[in-house]
Parts: sequence; structure tokens; C-alpha cells
Amino acid sequence: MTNEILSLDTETTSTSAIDAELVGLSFAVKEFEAFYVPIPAEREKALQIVNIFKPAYEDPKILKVGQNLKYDLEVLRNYNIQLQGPLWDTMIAHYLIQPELRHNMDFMAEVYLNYKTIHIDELIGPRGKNQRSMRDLSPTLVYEYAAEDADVTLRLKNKLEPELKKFECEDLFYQIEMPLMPVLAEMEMSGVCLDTESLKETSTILTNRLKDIEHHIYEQAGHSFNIASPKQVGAVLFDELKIVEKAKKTKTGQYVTSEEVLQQLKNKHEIVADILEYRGLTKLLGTYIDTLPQLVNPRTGHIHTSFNQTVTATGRLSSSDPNLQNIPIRGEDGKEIRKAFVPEPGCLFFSADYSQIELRVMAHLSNDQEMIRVFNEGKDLHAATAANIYKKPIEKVTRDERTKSKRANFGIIYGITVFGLAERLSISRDEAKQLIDGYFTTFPEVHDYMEKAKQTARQKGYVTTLYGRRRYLPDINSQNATVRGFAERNAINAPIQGTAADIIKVAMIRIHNRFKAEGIRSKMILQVHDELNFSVYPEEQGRVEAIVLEEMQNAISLKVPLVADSGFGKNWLEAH
DNA sequence: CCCAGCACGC
DNA sequence: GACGTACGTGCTGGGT
Repeated sequence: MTNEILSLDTETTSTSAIDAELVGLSFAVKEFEAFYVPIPAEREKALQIVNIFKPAYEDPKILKVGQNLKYDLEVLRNYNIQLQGPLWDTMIAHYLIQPELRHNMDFMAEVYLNYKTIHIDELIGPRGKNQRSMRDLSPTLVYEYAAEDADVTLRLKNKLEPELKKFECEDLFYQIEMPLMPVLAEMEMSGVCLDTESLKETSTILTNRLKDIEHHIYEQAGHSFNIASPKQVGAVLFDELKIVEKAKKTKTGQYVTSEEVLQQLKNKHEIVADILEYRGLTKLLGTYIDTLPQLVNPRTGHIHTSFNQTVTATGRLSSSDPNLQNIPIRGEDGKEIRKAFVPEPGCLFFSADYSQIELRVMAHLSNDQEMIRVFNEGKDLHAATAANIYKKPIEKVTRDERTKSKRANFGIIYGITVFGLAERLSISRDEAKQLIDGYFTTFPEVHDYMEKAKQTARQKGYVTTLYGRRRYLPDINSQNATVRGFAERNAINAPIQGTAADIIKVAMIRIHNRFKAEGIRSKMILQVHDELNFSVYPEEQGRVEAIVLEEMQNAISLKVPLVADSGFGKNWLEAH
């Protein structure tokens, strides 16, 4: 065990780790005492100074404390430092203790230390075009701010450590979140290759199609207007063309023109389908096709996302700048975008995803005998559900019955209501109620689980995942039925979604460790909640597939098997 | 600069 | 009478 502690912070030129140049290093080894080392802009000189601290940074016996350590880890990696040793991130610690509060240092310092830190704005000015770079400031101005960060981080660590114990999330912190951080760092730094040429072609085709649709819409409306404005679309559809008598309105009094509403009105006027297509195309062009190529890093030639470890209420990761967890997959045009995600030159794209992990987690958490039996027999759960509800042999289940049962299964995970299911299946409330009643007759322990989840939330004020991750639900006893309903659905969903998130995190850590131990050069590059993606060297194909599936399926032992499906391809679409 | 509405993913 | 299945990120418009 280590008894040495190093609290560290870096001052840089960019909030993006991949682009950041070091401006200074801060250190603290005991409370109320910290040091700041300015780093010159010239790379050779910078490396010389950083090198002085390399033995400390890379000493595996020294505990490394930081606020958002993944950032420092990546910045330092670009200066040939491989930060080693157990990690202790104050931001992540606080996320486990209070997932839905803010985790920035300024806020935590006030709460836990009753101390007001120097705000970054006081140094470099408010965010915006005129914000100065840390590089432009004299070290005599920076040192106080920078050293304070290292000190405050160390003091926060000392406050948060007993809290972790009190809130029973030590295992989660030390066994999952801290080991995961360097895994995410490596994924972010590896990045993803993008076929920008194919996207350029797709852009030309779709932009032309968009122009045609645009003109056609104006013709039908009798005038031009901004189709990207929901307000103007509403006016054209419901005030001018009057395609429906009483149109649905939002709480702000605007007409609802969402996909959901417009789908229903497709047969009222041709313009509706055109507007839907226009919306879809502008979304694909604006968010993916024309934007992603601009985000390819000129130095690495790759796209580098950020996997955020402290954002979601349930324990899932999120991805941003750019978000690579919402790349289209449905529709012909969407598929073209997936195709543009390619492996390293000479490599294969490998994708592995959990099969129905949330339903399997629900089977485990509820201990529902029938659901466990279905999974253990390797049956199609949705078809088996339909067979039970409609009381017929599984081979006689119709496509429609299976679809309804599938929607019911997903609805259950989300804590659906009779009304909600009726809406989504376009069936009567009576039929929806029968469906749900039939569901709970088939899976009675699932019903019990839902009641127990709500009860736990009411008694304890929070619910937990299998690994002890908490979600607080202060609204669970609200007098307002709507507000309370939200909390109740969260009580049902959070343990399921959160446990699935915990499980894939465990798998990621183990895969990463085995790649290292077994000398695998292939890289894990993306996580999309129940799916992991890799760029794989052809000669490692067999070993990678075996390791990934083994670690995903054995990440935890539940009352039902965990199953992962996988595939290789020359791009993300093919591999999926 | 912030919010609403919308659309993409799981 | 309103509400009504979880979790996210990012774009544009429109008002401040």
C-alpha cells in the first residue's frame, strides 16, 4: 500500500486535452502548501522541465490526486509522461456521492471547505472571444490560482474520502470508476478514423435533394418560409393550410410539429412528408455529414470525443465534442454516415454489443422465475412474452404480437403507464391495460420489483444499482402526482440502466487489461452504452474476439446468462 | 446568452 | 383539466 500522495494539476492553453499545451504544473503533498512550475512554450525546453517530474508522475507507489484527472493524464501523455499509481479523482468521488449535483472544484470547495476559490475568469477574463490564454499571463499572476487548485484538490480529497465510505460507494470508486479513467483516456487519445471523402459525396447528393424538397415545400405553401423554424412550420400547416381542425399545442402555445405528430398527419397533405424529410436531412447534414469532417484533428488525423464520466444521473457515460454515441444507424442516409467510421489503415472494425442487457438485468434484479427461465433456455424474450400474454405456443406468435410485447418489455423498464403504452402502440387504453395485466400475470415478480423499487425510494430516499451506485429521488413523496410519477419511474429505471452501465464498465476495464497483458495492439475506440467498438489488426482478429466476448459475458455472474453478439467489417455499419 | 423545439442514439 | 416510458448531445430559431 502507498502512503505517499501527490495532488497535481496542469495549466494549459486549451480545454481540449488533445490540443492542450502545458503552461504550468502544480503540486501539493500536504494541505495548505502547494507549488507551481511554469512551463515554457518551446517544446524542447518544456520537455526538459516536465522530465524532472517524470519519476514522481510515473511512480506507481504514489497516489495521484486530481480534479478531472483524465484531462491531466492526457495532457501529460503528450509530454511523454504516463501517469502511474492509484488514482483519486475528486470530481468522480463527488459524482458517486451526489450524482445530480455539480462537481466543479469551485462549488465543492464552498460546500466541503467553506472556501471561495479564485475563479478562472478573474485570471483570463470571461468566456468569449476576448478570453486570454493562460500562456499570455505572467507566472507571477498564475501561480496563486494554479497552486491553489492543487491544494484545494488535496483538501477536498481528504473531505470526500470518508464521505465515499459513508455513502457506501468505495468499491464503485476504487474497483470501477478509477480503473476506468485511464481506459477512457486511451480511447479518447486513440480516436476514430473518418472517411471524409465518402461523407463529401454524401453531402453533395443530400444537399441537392434538400434543395428540391425545399422548393417543393415553398410551392405547396404558396410562399417561402424558414422550414427550420418549428413556429413557422406550425403557422403554415395549421393557420394557412389548416390541414387539421384542432392542432396540438406546446406549453408555450406553439403548435406541436414534432416527428410524432407529423407522422400522424402525413395523409392530410403532401407537404407534411416533405417537411419530415427536410428535417431529417438538415439534421444529418448539419450535425454529422458536414460537421464531423471539420472535427478531424489535423495532428492525429482522427476524431477525438470526450467520454464524460460524471454527467448522467444513472451511471452511464456520455460522449461530447463530438457526441459519438448518437451516430445515425437507421435509414438509408443514416447508414451512409455509419459507413464513414472506419478502422485504422490495414485494420478491421470490430463491434460487440450486449443482447438485451437491461432486460436481463431486470430478470436478475426482480428474480422473476419465468423471465429467468426464458433467458436460461435461450429463447426470444419478446416472442416468449407474447406467447404467454396471448396464451399460444411461441411458434404461433404473430409479428404484431411480438412487436407489441417488445414495446411492453421496453415500456416496463421505463416505468410506462397504461396511457403511455396505448399512445405508443396506437391501441385503446383498455387494450393497453389488458396487455399490461397480462404482462404482470406472466412476470409477477417484475411487478413486485417495481413496487419494491418505489418503496425503497420512499424509505431511503434513493435507489441503488447492483454495485451500489445511488440515485437520489427527493420527489418520490411529492404531493404533485406528475412530479411523483417521474420519481417513481426513475426508481424503477435507474437500478436497471445503472447496473447495465456498471457491467459494461467492468468489461471495458478487463478488456483493456487483457489487451495490455497479452500484448494486443488493437484498440478499443468507442463505447455506446451496451456496445464496444474496436480497430483490430487482422492477425489479432481471433484473440480480440475471444477476449472481448469472454470479458463482456463474464463481467458479472447473474441469474441469467449475459450474451454479447459481435462482428467484423470494413466499417462500423458492416461490423454492427 | 439562454431556452424551446426538434432529432439523433441507446 | 393536465399529465402520461429512462438516459444523453447538438442543432437552429427566436427572444433577451
